[in-house]
This record gives sequence, structure tokens and C-alpha cells, in this order.
Amino acid sequence: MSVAIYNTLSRQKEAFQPLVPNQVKMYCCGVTVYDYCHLGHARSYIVWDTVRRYLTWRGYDVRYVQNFTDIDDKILNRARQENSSMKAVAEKYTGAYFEDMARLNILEANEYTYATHTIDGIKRLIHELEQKGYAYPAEGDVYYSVRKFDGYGKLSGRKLDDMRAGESGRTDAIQTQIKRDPFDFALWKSAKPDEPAWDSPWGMGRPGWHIECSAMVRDRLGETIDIHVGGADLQFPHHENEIAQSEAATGQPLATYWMHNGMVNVDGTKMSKSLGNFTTIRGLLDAPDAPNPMAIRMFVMQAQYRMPLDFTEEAIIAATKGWATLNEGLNFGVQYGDQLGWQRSHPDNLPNNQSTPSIPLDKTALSQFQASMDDDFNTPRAVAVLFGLAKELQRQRNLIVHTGQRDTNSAALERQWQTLVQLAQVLGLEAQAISSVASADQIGDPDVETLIAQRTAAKQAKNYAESDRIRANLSAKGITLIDKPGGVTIWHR
RNA sequence: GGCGGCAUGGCCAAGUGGUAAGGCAGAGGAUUGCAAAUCCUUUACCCCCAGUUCGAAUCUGGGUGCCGCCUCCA
Repeated sequence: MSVAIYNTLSRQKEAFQPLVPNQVKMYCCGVTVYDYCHLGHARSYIVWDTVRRYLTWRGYDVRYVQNFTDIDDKILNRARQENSSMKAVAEKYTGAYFEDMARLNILEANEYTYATHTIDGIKRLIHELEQKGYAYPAEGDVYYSVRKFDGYGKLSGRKLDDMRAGESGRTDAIQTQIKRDPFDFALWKSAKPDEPAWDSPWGMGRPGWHIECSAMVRDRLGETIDIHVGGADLQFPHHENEIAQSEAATGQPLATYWMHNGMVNVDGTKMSKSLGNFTTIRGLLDAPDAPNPMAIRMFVMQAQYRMPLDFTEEAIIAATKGWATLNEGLNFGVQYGDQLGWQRSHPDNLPNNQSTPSIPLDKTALSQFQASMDDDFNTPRAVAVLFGLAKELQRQRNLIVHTGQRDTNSAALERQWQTLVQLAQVLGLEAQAISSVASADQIGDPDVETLIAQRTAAKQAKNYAESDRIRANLSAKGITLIDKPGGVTIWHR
């Protein structure tokens, strides 16, 4: 069995076959660094992180490259607003990007590329396109002539003659006059006074938006890569233009597989900066009642990556509770492994998911998980497998807590737990210590026993206000009391 | 106007021909002084109409509604 990937180019799922066996070259269109990332970005990068982790787990040697667009009109505008420079703004938000992604447990790319570091490659590419007749200079700018490229529109499935130029209402009046065709796009833009600019055969200026990705892919990964990913909103024109640029220059396919993630919606419409309906990642995670970052991953993974995903408070709460269940399962071994006589009561350390687990894993869960993920990364189904394991561990934990017994043998439990831990890692879900009690609030066992005795006395005196007060008090210190028949109270942290 | 996508229980969401995974929420019961946790039970005319088929949420045709893109976008 192989991994099936929905390829935007063919509009169907295809069996994944890398160009070189077992090696995957993957390029992800990154952010334009002019503001903090919002949940739309979070979804996108969580999705691609998961794809990458899964392919790695599946045995592929994945080389993952992501870019930063650090030359752009929006960055310039922001720099003007903040009385800063394009470089300073770009650096600020690039730093913020790394902070946000780390919190979401998104692995770093093998390599990050920057438009500003790729100027030579960009100029070389534009020159080639000019030589081959795909590009023409006009008043200091250079444009790509879309009608020269036969395959134009093949990714987004549209024909030039069917589109309405300017439908989005964002066309530039001056460019419209200069260009030979309304769909021609800028490869190089002449600089206005006091804008950052680079010298070039066409004069001082800066690259257009699309050319950087073509140049960066070529520089870092070569002429043809296996998987090119990005948001669905990049399909047209960005990716279409990348294809036109790269393939016109090299005569080779830019990527075998194109993958696009669905948008995050708010009240049924796309989260976007221009609509002002966005929530930044840090805004959400730093709020007073902030959800756990892993809950954000859960939120993302409980929907198939190509479907739209509605961001609501309710959805985040549901994801938070779901995560709590999974996390309890992930902590099972840490809490009970020693008691059950396990050799290893801590998760196998699986750097980059590549180590072989120390014990055989649960075959059924494993194959269900793999079948789900092989089917175009069906994370909702994969997550259901994790819930199956976590719920069983939860049941056993409850049995142990209440009766000191369990009804499954220790080896089977260890296997289930290790399976859960490993599969969670493949999805980037990282166990977190359950205790949320600050160390200053820690309480020793003898004190707990004393308080329980006091509570039992209060209960016998039918002073329930006092007994509830003691229970609440202990609860605040992370102690859970369980009243059992016969007036016996047991407890656990 | 063009292209593409989606419509499954209270909410979210799998499922592409054999009669509906999972999460969240709710209800009833066991247990409890009340809880918590757990256990048991329980909540689906799969947008509408027509067709194909022994059989359709799943295929075909036609509707309806919603969303995305048509040079800012993850």
C-alpha cells in the first residue's frame, strides 16, 4: 500500500511516487512577514507539518523547504506606518513566526529561504525567461507574458478567456496600461524613490511576488520537486504563475504533486486580514482563557485538510476537551507504568519520529491509523484511532484508581500506551504534564490524609458545608477525592 | 459571467454501492449527602426531486443553499 495524495493538478487522488525512491522534496509557500500569523496560517502550517511528519514516519527521507517573503508592498506599507524599514519589519515578524510555530509544535523546516537572499537566482530566472521570449520589459518593470505559456491555467483549471480581469477589484491602474495582457504579471518592479531596491539589468527595482518561489525552489531543491504545498488561496494566481515561470524556463514540471489546504472560516467566510475577522495565534494563546496549543492542533486535525474549517469558540472548547482525554491517555504510562511493572514508563524518545519503538505496537490500531493517513492524510479518522486507545487507557486508569485492579494484562496496556504515544507524535501531539498546580500549592501526603480524616468526620456529623469546603480546597491543590461505598475515601493527584 | 468546492444527528466531523466511525454536548439509569470519575442505555427520514441498481449518504440528471478563486491572501 502506498500513500494516496489528492493532487490539485489532476483533481484526484494519486498513488504517491517520489522522483527518487524514498526521498521527498517538499516546498511550502510561507508567509509574507508584515504582521503576526493568524489561525489561517496556523492551520496551513499544522497541516503541512503533519504531512511531513507522516511521510517521515512512513520511512521517507523528507527534505522540507519553506520560504519567507520579505520583499513586498505590504511590508513597505507597514514599515511606513511604523516609521521603520522593510528589513526591520520583516525581521520582527519572521521572529514572531518562529515563536508562534514553536508553540504549536510545528517542526522547523530543513531549510528556510528568503526572497532577499535569492536576488541573484531571481534575476537569472527573469533573464532566462526574457531570452526565451516569455518576459518583456516595460518602463522599468518586467512582465511575464501569460499567453506565451501553453499550460497557463492548468493548475487552477481555468482558461484565460473565461476569466474576468480585475474581478477581484485589485488591479493596478498603471500596470494595466503597461501590460500587454491584463493577466500578465510583474517579474520585476522598478523602485520608487526611497524604496529598497536592487540593481538589475532592468534598472533599480525589486522582484515581483511570484518569481521568488520559482527561484527559491530551483536553488534549493532543483528543477522538479515532489510536493508543492500551500493555501488554497494561493492556487491562483500564485502557484499558477510559479508553474508558468519555472516550467517555461526549465521545460520540466515544477512539482509532481500540488496540495492545497482549505481555509479557516469565521461565520462562514474566510478569515482574512482585509476583512478584519482574524484572530492571531498569539492573541488566542495569550488570552486569559487561552486554549492549549495542542487543542489548536486537535481543532485543525479533526477536519480533513482540504475542507473549510469554521473557527468558533465552541469548536475550540470541544477540541480542548478532546485533547484533555488524549493527554490523559498519553500520561497513563508516566502515572502508572512503574506500578504496572513496565520496563519503560516514559515515552520512547522518537526524534523526528524515526526511531523504532522498543516494543511491538498494537497492530490493529497501527494499521487503522496508517490506512487513514495513507488516504490523503485523513486526520479525522486517524484521530479517532487515538481516541480508541486513549479511552481504553482511561477506562483502565479508572479501574486502577477505584479498585486497584485492571482487567487487561500489563503487557497489552503497555503496548497500547506506546502505540498511542507514537501515533500522537506522528500527528505532532505532544503529551503535557497533567498537574497544573503550582509548586507553591503542593501538598504532602500526610497533610492530605489529615484533611481527609477531617472531612470524613465532618461528613459523619452531616456538616456537608465543611466537607465540601475541604474537598474544594484539596481539589485546588490537584487532589481528587473519590468517595467509595462504606464511607471509604480514596484519593489521587 | 467563468472555474472549483461543499451540503451527514444539538454542534463539529468520517464514511464513494450493501443499510451510518469518532469528538463535543444532551437525556435516562447505576453509584453519591451533593459531587467527581466510571459503567450501562439512549439521541440520524444522510438538503430536495427524479433516475440507475436486488440494494445509494455513496452513481447519474435536475434543483436549492452556502463557500472559495478570477492578479492582497495560508
